[in-house]
Amino acid sequence: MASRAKATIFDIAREAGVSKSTVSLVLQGSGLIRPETASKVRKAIEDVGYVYNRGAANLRKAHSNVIGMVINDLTNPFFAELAVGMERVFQSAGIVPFIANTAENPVRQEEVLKSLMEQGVAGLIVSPARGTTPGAFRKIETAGLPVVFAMRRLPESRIPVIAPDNHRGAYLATAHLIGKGHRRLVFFGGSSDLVVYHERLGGFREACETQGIAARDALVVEGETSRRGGIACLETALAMAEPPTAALCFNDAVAFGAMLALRKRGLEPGADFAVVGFDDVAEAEHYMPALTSVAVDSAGLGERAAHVMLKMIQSRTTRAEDHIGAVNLVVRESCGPDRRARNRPAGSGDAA
Amino acid sequence: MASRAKATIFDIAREAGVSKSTVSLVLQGSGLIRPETASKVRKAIEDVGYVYNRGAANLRKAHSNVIGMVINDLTNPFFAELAVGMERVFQSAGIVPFIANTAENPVRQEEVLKSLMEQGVAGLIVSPARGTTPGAFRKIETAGLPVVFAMRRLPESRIPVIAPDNHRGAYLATAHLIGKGHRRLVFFGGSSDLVVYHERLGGFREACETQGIAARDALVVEGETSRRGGIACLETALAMAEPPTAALCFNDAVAFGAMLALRKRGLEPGADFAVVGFDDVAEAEHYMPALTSVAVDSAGLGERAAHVMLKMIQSRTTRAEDHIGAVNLVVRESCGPDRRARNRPAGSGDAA
DNA sequence: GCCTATAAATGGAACGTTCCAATAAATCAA
DNA sequence: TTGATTTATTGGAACGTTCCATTTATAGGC
Repeated sequence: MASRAKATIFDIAREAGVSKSTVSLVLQGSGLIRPETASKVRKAIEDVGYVYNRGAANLRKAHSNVIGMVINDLTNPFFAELAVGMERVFQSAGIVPFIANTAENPVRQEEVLKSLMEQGVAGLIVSPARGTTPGAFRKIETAGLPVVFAMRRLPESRIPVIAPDNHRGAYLATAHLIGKGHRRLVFFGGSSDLVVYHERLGGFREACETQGIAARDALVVEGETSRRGGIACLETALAMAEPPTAALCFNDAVAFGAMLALRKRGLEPGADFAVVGFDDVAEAEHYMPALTSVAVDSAGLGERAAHVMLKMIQSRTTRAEDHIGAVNLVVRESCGPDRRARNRPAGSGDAA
Repeated sequence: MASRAKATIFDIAREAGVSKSTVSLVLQGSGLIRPETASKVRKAIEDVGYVYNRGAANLRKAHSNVIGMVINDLTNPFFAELAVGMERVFQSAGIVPFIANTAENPVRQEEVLKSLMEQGVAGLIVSPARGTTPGAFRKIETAGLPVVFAMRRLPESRIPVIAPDNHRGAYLATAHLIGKGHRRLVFFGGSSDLVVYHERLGGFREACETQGIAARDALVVEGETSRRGGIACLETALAMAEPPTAALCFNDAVAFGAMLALRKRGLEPGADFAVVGFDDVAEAEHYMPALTSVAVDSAGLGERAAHVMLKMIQSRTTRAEDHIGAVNLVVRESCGPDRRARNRPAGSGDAA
């Protein structure tokens, strides 16, 4: 049974009493083979314990059936969701995606990309690591391999992007905060080496401007995009001479951190200080208090990215249109009205 | 620059004025080539935009340098951690692991396994999907491919396993609960198609027995291993005629669910009902109240699994010893003493 | 200057497939 | 029957590498 040297189509051919070509045809499900012959061959395949050698096949075939998905942080459920969405559509297309994690490390990313190319992937879906250099994808592009970016984009690049409408999401969230009566706001977390940061911050600023918040009341505190970063952001914000009353956070992790820090100071998130997150990870709904957040439907974006990739491969092109996914503010309990604003209506009419 | 047909070692050879064999040697970093020749070749490699074809190489070479990691649920940070741990050691060994997700689906798992084998991986690390049939790995075994199971094992299988000491973890946690004065306990979540379930439940039962808890006071409520499952478990437990006062949960997700459900009923986790989790995911520490949980060091287990795999490949064997990882109960705030027990010392002895 | 030893480079076969062109067998029209 | 057509099957070349056995160039010993 377990013959030491692995079986090839020649072994199958001998076993079934046909030629290697016939075996190959059966393997590919060709209709040219007489059914009885085909089943004879299939039996032989079982008997010899054959495993198909895709490497050898790709030597002759134009395209492989594997696609690489390069994810910047697999431990972040947000990106894991993205991967799962992509998988769903590839699976139904008979393609097996291989996932590789770069752990937000450009050097690692380079290795991973190289390895995937050597493996002969048909295409690449990438959520680029922070700090990716502009030239990182040049080689891949000149090789004519289809690539799409998901979630994140590179500053200047012609590679198609599938991403949420960060600007609008931040705008919506900020407008909601302002609508609740907050007049001194802060943007928490992230740093300017990330395009997403600029997009979200842009939405925040535009909302402030549009809704009559002075620029000096639209604060920014950069920081890590993690729980820890959120804690730090909140500390520095509350240490200000004139602290803000509400925060839009770069992502949910930062928001969780900020809420944690509030609790530690004896303040109640929502009542004493409003916080809204971004991404709407599964945890947001279950937090105490439940976090108001901008839902981006990462699994949906993953599916979209996969579809775009499939189409690119099929039409053997390396170009495609960007796709900006709709976002959706889901309001929960983490941002009550500004305390001071709430007191006012009871008193006298004041500027809205 | 971007020549349409992809470059091969022959193109490099022509460009550099050497033979294909020389190019091959340079590619492999052989010391047999004169340094000047080597650098001439390396320049040519750059110039023609060459990408190595690993499939072709594997046709001749004995072993490939890719390892497959098959994960049952990537969106569970617990398993994602496992993957990250493995990656860490493979990276330093110059091996690129490809991750594939089975989404807890045995059929999907079969496809993934097949694809990985066809790709010619050197080995497989698998956290098997729930409901995996005993024969699912037979083909792989007869092919002589090294496999190790991580986190989970199959009922009867000779494949080496790297997993935490579930029995002991559950024992420790249960003993802690009993030490806090609880006399009627429940095990929440999981179901008997999972070996891990039996291990953890076994630890729970042994602790109860050893510490003088009658069997009828060691309850079990099966359920989904998710937040939702935890909610359901708590509901049924509290609906009992004589409800328990403390729960050991199958994993942290179940514990979060249970705590959520407690809150919803106006009960305070920790004070009114003790809950301890299992796995100690990152979130546990930050929950309100912080969750007491059994830490299993999944990243560490991932590293261990990777090391075992590396050794198996190196010594071309398909056998290795199991490795049971140490566990560690980390006590936080989610399990105070039994209320009634707390009252006793002050007042008088009453029925527990 | 010749022979030998060492270093550097090379040609050819092999790896396991696919695909094309060719053959063999079966069917049909006349 | 014979040739034409269709249906099944097959051999051979090619894909891009590695590796072995050779060849060629360089150096060393006398």
